[in-house]
Order: sequence, then structure tokens, then C-alpha cells
Amino acid sequence: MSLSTPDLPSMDTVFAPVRSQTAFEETLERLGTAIKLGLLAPGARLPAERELCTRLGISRSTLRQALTALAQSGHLHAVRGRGGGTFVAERPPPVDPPSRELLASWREACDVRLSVELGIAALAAARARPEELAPLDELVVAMDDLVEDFPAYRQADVRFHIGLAEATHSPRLVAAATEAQGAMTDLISNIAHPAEILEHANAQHARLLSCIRGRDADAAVRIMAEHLRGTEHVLAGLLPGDG
Amino acid sequence: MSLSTPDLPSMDTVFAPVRSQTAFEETLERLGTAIKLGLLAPGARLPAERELCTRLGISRSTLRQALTALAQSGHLHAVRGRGGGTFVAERPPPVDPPSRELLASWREACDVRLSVELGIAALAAARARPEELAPLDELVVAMDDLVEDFPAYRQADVRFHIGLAEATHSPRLVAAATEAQGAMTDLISNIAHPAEILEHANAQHARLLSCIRGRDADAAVRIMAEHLRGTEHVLAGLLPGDG
Amino acid sequence: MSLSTPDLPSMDTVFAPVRSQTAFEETLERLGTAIKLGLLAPGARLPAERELCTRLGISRSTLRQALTALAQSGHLHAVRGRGGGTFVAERPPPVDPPSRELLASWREACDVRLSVELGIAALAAARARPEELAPLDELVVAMDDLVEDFPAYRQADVRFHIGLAEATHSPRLVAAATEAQGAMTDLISNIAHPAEILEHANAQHARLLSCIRGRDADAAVRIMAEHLRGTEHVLAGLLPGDG
Amino acid sequence: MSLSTPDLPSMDTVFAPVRSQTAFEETLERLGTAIKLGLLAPGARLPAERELCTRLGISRSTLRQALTALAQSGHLHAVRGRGGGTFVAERPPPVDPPSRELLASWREACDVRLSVELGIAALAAARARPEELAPLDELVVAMDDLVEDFPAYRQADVRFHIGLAEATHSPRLVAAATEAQGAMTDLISNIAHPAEILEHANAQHARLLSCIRGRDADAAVRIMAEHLRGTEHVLAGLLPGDG
DNA sequence: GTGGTCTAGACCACG
DNA sequence: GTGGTCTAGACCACA
Repeated sequence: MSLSTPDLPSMDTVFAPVRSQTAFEETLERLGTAIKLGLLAPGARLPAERELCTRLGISRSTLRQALTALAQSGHLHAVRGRGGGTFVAERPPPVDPPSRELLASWREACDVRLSVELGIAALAAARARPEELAPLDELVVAMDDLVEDFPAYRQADVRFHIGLAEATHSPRLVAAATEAQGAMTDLISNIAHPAEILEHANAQHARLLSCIRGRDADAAVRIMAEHLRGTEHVLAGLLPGDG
Repeated sequence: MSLSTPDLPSMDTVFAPVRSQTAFEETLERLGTAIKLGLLAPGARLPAERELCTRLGISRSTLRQALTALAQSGHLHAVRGRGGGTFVAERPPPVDPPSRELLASWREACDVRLSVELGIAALAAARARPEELAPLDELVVAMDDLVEDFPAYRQADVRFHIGLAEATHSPRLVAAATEAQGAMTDLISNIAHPAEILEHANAQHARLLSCIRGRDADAAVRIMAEHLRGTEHVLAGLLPGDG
Repeated sequence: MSLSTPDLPSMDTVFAPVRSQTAFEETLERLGTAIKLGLLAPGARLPAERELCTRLGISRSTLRQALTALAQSGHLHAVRGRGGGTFVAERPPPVDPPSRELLASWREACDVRLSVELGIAALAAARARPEELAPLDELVVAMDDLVEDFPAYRQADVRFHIGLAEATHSPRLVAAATEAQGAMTDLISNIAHPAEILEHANAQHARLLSCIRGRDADAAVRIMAEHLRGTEHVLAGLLPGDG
Repeated sequence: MSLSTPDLPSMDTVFAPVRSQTAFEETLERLGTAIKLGLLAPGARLPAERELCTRLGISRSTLRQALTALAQSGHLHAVRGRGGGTFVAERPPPVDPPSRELLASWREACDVRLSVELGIAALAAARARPEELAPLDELVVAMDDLVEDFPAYRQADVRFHIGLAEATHSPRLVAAATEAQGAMTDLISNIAHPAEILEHANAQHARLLSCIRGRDADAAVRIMAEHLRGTEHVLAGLLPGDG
């Protein structure tokens, strides 16, 4: 082999299209994902615009563009006057169907999620503190009662995975996990999930926590991989092949 | 625990600053990283501007902004006329020292890399084709002879890891791996690496390939985690604590 | 002597290198000179980009190249939003030392200035209107109080000479005077100027105005020549010989 | 008066249109002017293309563009083979009539010339060496015999003024004088010049040389100003007012 | 309405 | 056919 091969295949990656998201678009997606994932629960009140635009590092006008868009789509509603503010809608609009591109590349999305979650499993096993795991136990218990109500189950599931990410103490992994869960929600929320499947999945959650408590990173990673493979099999049966 | 807790810690992630990288910035970083990693070897000729801007999906002006910046910093030089083009400098400028932010968050960088590489190990074990692994064998052999020459070793190492990423057939993971390797290069290129360390690391490379050939994802992930932990220990001893 | 001598010495001029300054370069130099000369005072606001590029007869991108360069060098700073604009820095960066070429050819620069200023003296004597000379009187008075503060004196001096150029009603001479003063500023701004020298020079300013008022072109030219010779003597003592 | 008047009239100069000439255009004008002024005499052979493009600092293709244009307009003709080369046409095409812009701004052109020539007079008086003035004496003698043949007179006149410029030893002034003479030629070559006018003008040439020999700069400048005023009066009577 | 970014396409200078 | 420069116009983010 030659160390100076002039045209490595990875050039395709180096020269792949560059795309820049505008501040408006990213804000819209951030808030929208948080709402769809239930991180911002129905009825919750968003921070005041003046505070929010500071935290997001954008101007108020740009923030308002995003808030307006989310209000128009029914995710938010604004209340003026005393006690007013911007609130997450109590009755959220249905999750929109997966975009054409997402459908075309669902396997990519799963691969990215796999990568993120394996890292989370490994690092959580190394770093999680007991008080960070306790709420996850509660979520597992709660999910056991929700296997017949997929939307509710799914919301708890999201919190479980993001809670695990937080146990790594790595903000970037939390952000990546959030994004990955958002993509999955877009893919799976309109798919029927039999109770048995969910029970099985939740059993994996429990075993995962157990391994993490035992600081057994290898086992945690193994269970996580298995857990995710479950979702992939469901999708593989229902969605078109890789794009 | 309440399912509607209004202020989860993950809100910090949702409301984290939005920073949209411009097309120019991303192009600059892409090409710059590829050069520093040796993916674009010294003396190599880039595609013509008119082709490159098409592949990158940007206008020629934007591309030229990036090329101009890289030429000024000494990474590229342009030649006009017949047989001309834009070439990677034969004598590249020294890798710039890690930025203050990178130093402050080196552990974050390692966490991200861990995540990416574990996913790669797992997926490569599932999907790699023999003809994709053969070049990696050769790289391992070559690296054995380069343990005394860190820059050369490192370049082969980069190609090994990116080659592995390519074996997953997931462009996003290739891109993520490239970016992660770039961040590591910024961190470690100015650090002394004893031959014994490199020999040990390369032995892990060999075992990794063996597991992947055997489709043993669990073992591959385990070895990869161990492999990366090696680098982290070196850095943990030399760099300031987490930022 | 033959009228068809094939190789006159002036051929060196005819065949001297053609160097076309780009629109960007000329814009940079124009604005930079105006700032360094104080024609654009610290804190002053430039016309809006969209207007400026029209006046300069160039595209906005080209203008912005120049503005960006001047902002990076600290001469300008941009403010966005309502009431925004591009402003001359309040605390300007120090005048950069004369370039190697300028130093090597300072005598050339003085010759050009001599030529420009003699023409200005002659034409101002022929054409200046009283209301154009009045401000120059005031400048002379002001300069008398500034002989201990060279930077301030020099700024008034620049305005005096350019004001005189304007009294010729010849835009090309105004431009030439501005350019010549810019070259002189680069040469002399870092040189000590005793108060006596400045007093003497300012006395010449006064006599110059008097001659011009009297429409005595010959005397005006004579005084101007003497005035400029003063600077040259100072430079001749401090700078290396002709390049 | 205020030292910080925000909007000086000189801003019009700072913000005046920027124009960049291409290398081709400047080459064309340089060679064209040299030919029209007789600096490159009819029948003279230009340096070889390979040498010329080096001296002009341009590529051969750009040079050829200019040469081709001048050949098409009849100013040059190329001869191939042994003893070949590019030659100035023996029977030059008539000087083209002044362009609309030149006509509109003839007074500006005169002002610039005045400026250049006054500086030349002053500096020549200070620096001219006898051997540089001798050829100018011969030109004056020759011109006395050419007052009936304006084209021939004019060619000698041009050489006189450019020769004087060379006596200043300032390349920039030689270039400026050449350019100014070129502009004047475009203006005046189609105007009738009575012998008496030329005799008077040539007498001024002689007195000018005398003053310069005597190192009397003031007188030289005075005579030069007077000399140029002669041309201006002629033009003022024949051309439209200032543009 | 301000500065900041990007685009599509033209023409120039080069070898 | 290469890199180098410039243009006209669009849209974005800001206050």
C-alpha cells in the first residue's frame, strides 16, 4: 500500500457539500425538537424573550421569527399582559411525518444514534453518580405502566436516554443525544408499537442501569447496542431501503 | 419524579447559544483539517475551483475566500496558467498550538471521539468488507516501522481510523471521524510519544482488525475503548483539568 | 542631434513595468489615506455601504473587501442595526512606518509633491476666491498655537495644503495633493519637529496666502518652493540617500 | 473655523469614482502614446516580444493583444522571419481626434500639465547637467527651422519637454510629462499654429534653457508658466468651456 | 435601514 | 483551461 495515494475515497467526505443553517432555522429546530420530545412539556412557560435571546445568543427579532413560526404551527401560543408569556400548547399538533430526506437516510440516522448512545453508555458507566441514576429508575418503573400508550411511553423513553446522556457530564453528548432522539421521533412516532416490544425494550433499560451502577462499561455498551438494534429491526421492516 | 418538571437540566442544552457557522468558515475548516491530517498530501493538487465549488455546493467567491485564507497561512499555493492549479504546500506550516477553548475542553473532545469511534467499531464489525480491511492491515504493518517517527506514524494512524470509518459505509460517521481526528491532532501533535506507547497502540490496531474480521462487535468496541483510553491518559497527565 | 535616435533614455519610461492597481487596492489606499490624514476624523461615520459603492463606482463586494481590511487593521469599526454604520476608529492605530520602497525613494516622493504644490500655488493665485481663503487664514492662526503638538499641527497643515488645492478648482490636483500629503505623512510622522521649524513653516503659510490674495503667482510659487525645501532638508539629514 | 468639520468638501475627492485600467489597456496607451509622440520614431524596431513582456511585467499574450491592436490601427506592422520584428509604421495613421471626455476636461489636462512642467522647470534648474542640456539647445535650433511645419515642430517640442523632464532625474516626472504631452497632442495636433506663435514659443524655450543653465529656478518656473499659458489661450479660444 | 453573507456569471491575465 | 477580479442582486441578522 502507498502512503501517498493521491485520491483516497475519503476525499468524497472532504469535498462533500457544505451547508450552513441560518440562526433562525437552528432556533426553530431547537425549540421545535424540544417541544416534540416533551422536554418542554405542554403548558410549560418559556423564559421571557429578553432572556431567551440572550441565552441563545441571537437578536430578539430573530428569536421572534422562530417563536412566530412555532405559534403558527400550533406548538406555542403567546399570552399578553400580566402573567403572560409564551407557552407550549396544551394540545400539541401531531408530529409531522418524516421528511423525504430523513426517510431516504433513516439508516444513517440510526448509525449516528448508535454512535452517540454507545459513547453515552460507556461514559455513563464510568461517571454516573447515584443521584443522577435514581430518576432513571423511576422512569423505568413508569414506562412499565405505559406500554399500552405509546406516546406517553415514548416521552418517558426520551427522558431516559437524555437523562443518561446528562450522566456523562458532557454537554456535547447531551446535545447529540437530543438531536438523535428528535430524528428518531420523526421516524417512529407514527408507527404502531406492540406492548411486548416495549416491555422488552424497557427490560433492557433496567439492565442497562444495573450495568452502569456496577461500572461495567462493556456490558452497558453491549446492552445499548442490542437495545438500539431492536428499533432498527422494526424500521427495517417498514421503511424503504437505505437512500 | 415528575413527568412535567418544568426545568430539567437539559434545558441548558436546548437554550445553549445558537452559532451558525458560515459556509466560508466550514469550508476553511474542512480543507484545513484535511491538509493538517495529511488527507490532502503535500504537493497534491486540489480540483479546479470551478469544479470544487460545485462539489462543495457553494459559490466560487465563497470558496475563494477559504482558499485565499489557506494560501495566506501557507497551507496552499496557487499556480496560474497551463498546468496550473491550487496545490497543497510542500513544506506545510507547523500545526498551530491548540486554541484556548480546545485546551479548556479537551475532555469534551475526547468524549466525542470516543462516541464516534465506538460506533465505528461496532458498525465496521457488522459491515466491513474484506477488501476494505486489507489496506488497513498494510497500515498496521507500516506503522510498526514508524514508531520512532511520530509525525509519520500519526499520519498513518489517521488514515487507519478514517479507513475504518469508511468501512461502516456511513458518510456521516466518516465526516465525524475526520473532524474528531482533526481535533485530536491539534491536541497531541506537539506532545512526545515514546515508541513503546505507539507499539502498544498499534498492537491494539491489529487486534481491532482481527475482531472486526471475526464480526465480533463487542470485542471490537472493547478494544477501541481501551485504545482511546490510552491517549486520554497521556493527555490527562499533560493538560490542565476539565474546563 | 538626430530626430530619429532609436534609443532615447525615455524608452525606460515607455517600457517601465505596467502595474495595474485593482479597484480593491485603490479603494483601500484612498480610504486609508483619508483616515491617516485626518480628512475622515476619528469617530466620523462613513456613508452607508450601499451609497459609498455607488459613489466609488464599484460593487459592494469590492468596497467591503477594503472596509474589511481597514476594520482588521483597526482604522474602522462597523456597527450594525439602527443608527449603525461604519465609523472611523476613535483611537486610530499608529501610522505604520514608511515602507522599504518609500524610504528608498523618498526623494522621488518629494519631487512629485513639489510638482503638485507648485502648480497649486500658481493656479490658486490665479483663481482662488476670497471665501475659499478665509478658512485657510484660520488654519494658519490655529497652527500658531499648535507648534508644540506636532500631530495636531500636522493635521491642520494637511488641511491647509488640501484647502489650497481646492482653491484651484481642479479635482485632479486635489486628488494629487491628497496623495502626496499621504506619502509625506508616512515619511515624516515619526520624526521630531522643533517648534521653531514649525513656526517658520507657518510663517511661510501666511506669506503664501498673502501672495495668493494679491494674485502674485510668481511669488506664491517661490514661497511654496522654499516651504517645501524646508521639509526636504529635514528628511535629507535623517534618511538614507536616494534609492 | 472648526478642526473637526464633519463634511469637508475634499470628501468629494476621497469618494470620487475608482477606476482600474487593465494591463492590456495601459500597455496599449503606453505604446500608442510613445508612437504618437514620436518617441518611437517611424521605422523604429520594438524590442523582441520576449524581452518586452519582461520589461513591462506582463505576459506575452497580453502584450500580443496590445501589439495586435496597434497593428490593426496601423501604428505598427510585424515582419516575420530573419531580420523580422515589430516596427513602427513609416506612415503613421492620423492622430485620432480628442475624445469627448478629453474635450470636456481640457482645462483639467492643462492644469495637470502646468503642475508637472513647473516642477520640472524648478528641478531641472537645480539638477540639470550641461551634457543633458546640449541636446535641448540643438532641438531649439532645429525648431526654429520648423515653424512652418507644425507636425515636425511638435515632435521636436515633445522631445524638448521630455528631455527637460529627464534632466530632473526623476522617473516619475518623466512619466508624468510623457503622459501630459500625450494628452496635449490629442488636443492640439489638429489645430492650426501660425509660425509667429511657434517662433514666440521657441524663444521661450531658449530663455528657459538659459535660466536653467544659470540655476535660476524662479525665472525658469516663471518662463515655463508663461510658455504654457500660450497654449491655453489658443485652446481657450477654440474649445468649449470647462466640463 | 444598517452591516454581513452568499450567489451566479462575467471578464481578465496567465502559461 | 487555470487562477484572479469584479459585478449586480438577493437574503440574513441586527437594533
